[in-house]
Amino acid sequence: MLDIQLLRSDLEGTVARLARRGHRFPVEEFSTLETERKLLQTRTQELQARRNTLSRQIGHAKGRSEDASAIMAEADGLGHDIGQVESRLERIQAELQHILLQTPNLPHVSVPVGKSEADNRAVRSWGTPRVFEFAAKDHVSLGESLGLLDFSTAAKLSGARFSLMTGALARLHRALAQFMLDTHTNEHGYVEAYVPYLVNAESLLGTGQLPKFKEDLFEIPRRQEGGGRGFSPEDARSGADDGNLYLIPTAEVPLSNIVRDRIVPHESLPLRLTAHTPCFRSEAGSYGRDTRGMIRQHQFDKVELVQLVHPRQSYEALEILTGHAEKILQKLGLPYRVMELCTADMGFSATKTYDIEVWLPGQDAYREISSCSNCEAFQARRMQARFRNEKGRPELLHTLNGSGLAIGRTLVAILENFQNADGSVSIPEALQPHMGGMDRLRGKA
RNA sequence: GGAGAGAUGGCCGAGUGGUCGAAGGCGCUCCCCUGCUAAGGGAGUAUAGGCUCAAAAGGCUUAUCGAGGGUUCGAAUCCCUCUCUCUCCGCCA
Repeated sequence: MLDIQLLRSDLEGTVARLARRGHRFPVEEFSTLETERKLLQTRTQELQARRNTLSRQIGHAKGRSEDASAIMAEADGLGHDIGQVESRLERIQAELQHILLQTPNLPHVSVPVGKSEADNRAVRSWGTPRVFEFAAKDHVSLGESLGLLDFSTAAKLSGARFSLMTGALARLHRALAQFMLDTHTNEHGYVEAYVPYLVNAESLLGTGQLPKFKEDLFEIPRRQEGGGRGFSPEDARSGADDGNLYLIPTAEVPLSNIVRDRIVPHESLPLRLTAHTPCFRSEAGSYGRDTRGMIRQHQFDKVELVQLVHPRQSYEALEILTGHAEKILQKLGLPYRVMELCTADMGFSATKTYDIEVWLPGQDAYREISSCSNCEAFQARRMQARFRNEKGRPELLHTLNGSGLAIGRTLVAILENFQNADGSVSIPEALQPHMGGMDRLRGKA
């Protein structure tokens, strides 16, 4: 969420910055609401102040057993007015809040302005894509011919966009998670966390997935239809949280929300947290894309990196965090490049994002395997996540998150990059200790 | 799932309709005193807003005692709903 003060003090400039990322801010509506808000709020507070004064007088008078009926009569009349003005103010503020919640973060000045992902800027690359002396297969045919990857059975169990791995491949998947967690905790200073996979609406609001991206989430109804109490019309009307839970689309949600509604001492910063979790995405609106294979699934595992830092340090932290994700690919020996996303391609909450794209021989392309973002105070403001600064004042934290890495896609990259002419797949040395010394995936036969 | 108890400031804890943003204690900060240490004395110590101000400072003001609603001139206090915590029973990985 943007600081509303920014919109009040520099509406034009802020709107222009939002336009850089293709967001059209409802200027007219906002200005009208804001004018009205100011009027109503002042009026409300005047009336409330008057009521407080009168009530206090009544109290004093009664304490001295004097007659207070005249004062009470005036106060009685006030009540009605206050109720009216208050409810109008509430409505206006809810509308302002609605606009604010739909407004994305401001891109950092260094971010290239663009219209699509084609305008992303390559920052650096590492490793050289391997030249195959045979026809390279993609991970689907590799995995299926090894007999370790089975999409049709997954479809039977659950439907499209799920996968089933067995045997050494399932183990490799587990090994990757262990390897990534070990690296981040032992070498990069992260604290490992085990987090809930179901979170409430408030948490999703905090990190920015709600209210705008509800259709991308899997929602778990909490109350039974029929037998239970069911949704009352009042719930719907109040717009209140219905208590439903959502499957996490990323561990960023539970990890970042750890500091929601908290004020942490500045000495404890930066906080570095990591977790291995499954992630669930309904991928509404991506129907035609990546239908083959494990690239885009409703369920995938990921090791997530989250940092909560002093505002002064967030851009430095973004570079470091991105480096932590890169380190995994380097250890595995997977070629990649780092892209700086342009304004059009960045996520809702980010001011600046680096995508790490791994080389996939099966697609003859670099594909996203990690996305590392600085959100500055955007999420922190929604979460009321603060620290006590050097002057002893509470101040909003800056939040960062990045994949370190998406496990399914890393698995795909390993299959495709380390395949051999005979259809077997070599296991990167770094993973072998986690695989009981196994150095190659072979077919069952 | 059943029965009961509870949720107050950084912490402990008082407060059952008014003068309460909230006693008291602990902690913390500053000052005084004491040649060190200990003890003692004094002052201060929530958060988010609004208006004012060129800005800072300041001033005025509102809201917040788990959350939401209600009663009332007035709610931490009374009523309703919800959430969470604890205890006991049942069930269970």
